[in-house]
Amino acid sequence: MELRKGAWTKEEDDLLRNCIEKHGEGRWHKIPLLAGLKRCRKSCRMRWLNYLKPDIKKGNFEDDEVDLMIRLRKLLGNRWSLIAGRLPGRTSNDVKNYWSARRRRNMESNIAKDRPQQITKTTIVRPRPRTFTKSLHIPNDNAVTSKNSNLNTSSPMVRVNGIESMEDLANFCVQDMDSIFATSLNVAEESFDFDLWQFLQEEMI
DNA sequence: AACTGATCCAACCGCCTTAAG
DNA sequence: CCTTAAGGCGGTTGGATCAGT
Repeated sequence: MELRKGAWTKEEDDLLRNCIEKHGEGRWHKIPLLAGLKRCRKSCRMRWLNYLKPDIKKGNFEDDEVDLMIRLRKLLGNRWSLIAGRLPGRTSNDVKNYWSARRRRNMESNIAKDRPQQITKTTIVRPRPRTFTKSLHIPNDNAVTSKNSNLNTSSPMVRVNGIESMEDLANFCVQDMDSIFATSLNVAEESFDFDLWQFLQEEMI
């Protein structure tokens, strides 16, 4: 059977929505058949998760969402789905698109200002350091912030009271992000991330 | 009004992980 | 173990829309 590609029609959306309401989310390999759609399972899943799902939040990112996104991105790297999981109603595609757009804009503005690597230090009010448990150990190899760190396999784990995985850490950080940034994670400060803080500050003025 | 470049974002693609047989 | 199918993810693309001239 020839699979359809490209933009989804309203009819296709309705078929998919009805099918998922009837049969539930998941089992994506069966959805095209059940819904009568000439789409592949991935396309159906993507359409549902990024567009049709009822709790999806549309519109511009609010300041606090951007703030949290920046912090989580710094912590987790390009783990868009994890980051999106901490932003209610936002999808990984939203987060990824937002980040790409901002990064592009930021890089271009730097080029335009003829200061490729030169960063003007700006006073930024960061979360205040607080006392952190002595058992905190974060490896010094940047594994936590590395783009390529694989959370499910052999990456060194962060050990903080009861935190066994990066997922736990991400949850923890939302509650106590201050502490994390006050300790070791800022050792890998990158100029790129610094620019984003600058961007955020400018945005809020 | 027409054109053009910039931006947005939905969608595709390829790869990785996991589970089942 | 190995293979295969399915789910999931991140990177990228390209069409639609917007903004500026």
